[in-house]
Amino acid sequence: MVNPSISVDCVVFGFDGSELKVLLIEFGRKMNNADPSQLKLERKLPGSLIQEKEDLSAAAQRTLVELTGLTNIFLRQLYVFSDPNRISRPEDLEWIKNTYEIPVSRIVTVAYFALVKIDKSVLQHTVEGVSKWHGVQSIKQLAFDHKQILMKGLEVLSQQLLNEPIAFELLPKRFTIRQLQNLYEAILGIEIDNRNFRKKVLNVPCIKLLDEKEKGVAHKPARLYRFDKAMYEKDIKKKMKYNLNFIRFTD
Amino acid sequence: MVNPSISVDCVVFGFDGSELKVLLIEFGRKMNNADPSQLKLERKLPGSLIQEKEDLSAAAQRTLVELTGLTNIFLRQLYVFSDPNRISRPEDLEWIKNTYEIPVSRIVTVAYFALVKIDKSVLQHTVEGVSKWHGVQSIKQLAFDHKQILMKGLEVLSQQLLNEPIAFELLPKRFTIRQLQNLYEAILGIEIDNRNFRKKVLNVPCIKLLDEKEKGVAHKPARLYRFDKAMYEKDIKKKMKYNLNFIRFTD
DNA sequence: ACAAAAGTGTTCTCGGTACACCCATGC
DNA sequence: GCATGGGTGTACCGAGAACACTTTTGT
Repeated sequence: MVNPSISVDCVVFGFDGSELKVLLIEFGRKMNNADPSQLKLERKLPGSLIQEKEDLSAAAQRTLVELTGLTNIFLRQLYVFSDPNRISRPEDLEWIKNTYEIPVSRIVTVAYFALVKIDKSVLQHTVEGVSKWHGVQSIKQLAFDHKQILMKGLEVLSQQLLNEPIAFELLPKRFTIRQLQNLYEAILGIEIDNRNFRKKVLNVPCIKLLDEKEKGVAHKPARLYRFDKAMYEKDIKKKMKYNLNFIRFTD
Repeated sequence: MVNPSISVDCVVFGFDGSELKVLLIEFGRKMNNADPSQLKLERKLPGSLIQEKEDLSAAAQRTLVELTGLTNIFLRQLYVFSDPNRISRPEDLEWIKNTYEIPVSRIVTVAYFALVKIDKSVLQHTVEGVSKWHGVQSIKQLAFDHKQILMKGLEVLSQQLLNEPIAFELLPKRFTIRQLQNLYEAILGIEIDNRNFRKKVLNVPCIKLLDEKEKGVAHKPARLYRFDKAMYEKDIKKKMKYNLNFIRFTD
């Protein structure tokens, strides 16, 4: 029995202030071997086979460093896709064979999702490279089963956004309340009352008001805030406070 | 490069009315080759290498049918454990070699957790077999990195118990409010006010009062309820109701 | 009749919701 | 001075939390 190969694929999320973005790799696929110049352009999630003596998260990080130039990226396991036929279309098998140059019987992929602050350095990297940011709404299809992986990524992202302070991984270090609100609205697809949102956010101790304000905008400049992660992590341990709120499946 | 083998390991949870239980496999390990009669008794999570053309969840289900006799078990992915050295102690390598009788370079394991109603049929199966139920509190150590997997299982179980109606997977079809409360208290390690709990539970439309009552108890017999899963799943779609409750990392 | 667990109601408090106007800046 | 988004306060309502006694059965 031949063991399956294991790959990691990464759903890399970014937020540009108004829309949730995903980083995709573009690649050309030969339409037929007779005329190799005919390429069909396709998109896929960034990914890689894992190497010997390499952890899955190490493999994911390796993939992401190449793509974004960033180390210390927020990265979490998403799900494992293991359908024996998940890569079975002839053109997919062909591509795998050509790309990895080793015999591959079957690929089990562990999907990760990453949260990235889209700043100048990342933009430069991604503009220069083969990867490009795409608005999630505009993504119609992806190679292999990557659309399915993306959907899972969106599901888990929404879920975790509701329960953990991961929004800040997508925002600049210094951000405005409005940016934070836009992020929740865009990802969750909801509308939030701005006054209530402010009230709520300003009561969170680990969201700290800074001295600085926005600059160069044609309206009243917004105050900047930062998320005090260290404080959050210190506090969270004490506050294992449950309330009956927990039967959340109620409504 | 040799591909890693892929296994599934299952954290099988059950609830006996007062304590959270886990199903463990007991096995003897040779202390040394010179005297094979000396066995060291150890415990591990049930698991198996995946087979060709087999999905991970299929592999997990296959493992569980053998153990519990049940099909249609509640089963979810937990986490992937992929540290290249997760199985590196000489005795672990030895055991793997002897058990699987194929060369194994490295094992990446996908952990699943399962929720089981411990009823007569399951008890009979597990009593007869090599697996045994253990109270989670009493589990001191497990073979390989299985203790770590178990801890992850507990973490995810608690988490999901707070957000989804999975408690009912651990209870008999017909249950009392008190049983449900005990379950939450035992797994989450909290105390809940019985009156408030009842108020809350009775307001959940998909928890239905039955005509029957408990029998043969030396006190006022409790009413029995059932969880209407179909109703829950129908309703949940409409009710994608968000409130500002969502910034849950607040407190 | 007594032991043992089931079942029941009220008050308080806190946090979510709805809602409309003035403020600071760039042009 | 005007357009643009930033920032502020109040009243209502629903749900969680705290808390103690009566009811029904088996023995």
